Amino acid sequence: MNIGEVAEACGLPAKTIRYYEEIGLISPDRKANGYRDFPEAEGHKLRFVARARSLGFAIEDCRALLALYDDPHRASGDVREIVRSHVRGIDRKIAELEGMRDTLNHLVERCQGDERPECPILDDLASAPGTRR
Amino acid sequence: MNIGEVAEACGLPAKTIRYYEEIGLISPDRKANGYRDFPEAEGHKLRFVARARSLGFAIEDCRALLALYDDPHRASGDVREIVRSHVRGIDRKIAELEGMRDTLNHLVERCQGDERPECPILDDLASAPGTRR
DNA sequence: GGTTGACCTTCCAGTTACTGGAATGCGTTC
DNA sequence: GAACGCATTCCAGTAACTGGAAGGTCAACC
Repeated sequence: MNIGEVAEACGLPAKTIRYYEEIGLISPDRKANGYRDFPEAEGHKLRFVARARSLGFAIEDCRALLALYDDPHRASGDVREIVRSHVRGIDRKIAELEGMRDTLNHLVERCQGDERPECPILDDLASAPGTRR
Repeated sequence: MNIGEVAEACGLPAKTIRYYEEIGLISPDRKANGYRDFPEAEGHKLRFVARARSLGFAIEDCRALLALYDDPHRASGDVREIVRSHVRGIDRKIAELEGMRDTLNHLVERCQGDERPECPILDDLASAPGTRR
């Protein structure tokens, strides 16, 4: 399989696949003409990584998950721990974003948003910490 | 004020403040010995930026907000629109993260997480799109 | 006057995960 | 043999810093 076909099959841009090879995530064969040649197994790995990335895993997590995927003696507990730790990170991020959103919505509510320069949003941004309501 | 003092005052690392100068967000004076010298106004700007960054605004948003802050003829509607657009971005991100989290939690629930290799999480990652439950 | 230590300077490189673009080569078809 | 699509490599850029090296400045102490 050429890179274009495998890209189509796994939904990743060819550029990304080349990048994954560069960082050692996959290792396709090479044809005589220098083109990459993807056997079934590499296509599967790419789909695996694409799915993991879409669930927010970092590349290094993907590497670890791929290694476990390839290891018939793995312990499923190791997989679950990686996932749980990732979920904790996601939860932290959500909480952080919700905090921002709530603060911002509160400020937006108090701003007239017209042609006049008076603006509680700017006042808040300019205010010293500890003086905010 | 030296960079160390202003860093202490606004809660940003000195490195970050130098970076902000490099990208033209602030322009402190210079003393005869080459040290940066921060007047009141620059200290305020730094606090403003620090606060805006902590609310998730991108540097370019900060630049736009600073310009509005400095403009006595601004329309508060312009400020509000920047903020609203930012909130929409945050909402999108939260929704995306919640989708990931829900999928991952569902997978974690089904994984025994013991010494055995069988793992529904890896099975899902390896499965073709459209074949997932 | 010399030395220490804290603080300052610039510059270069690395981070994450790609993405865009240039220059060039291969494969098939008309 | 020219055109066209796909492939290759390499270089640079993105966002917002962060770490580190090499060196200058300042105030205090002996």
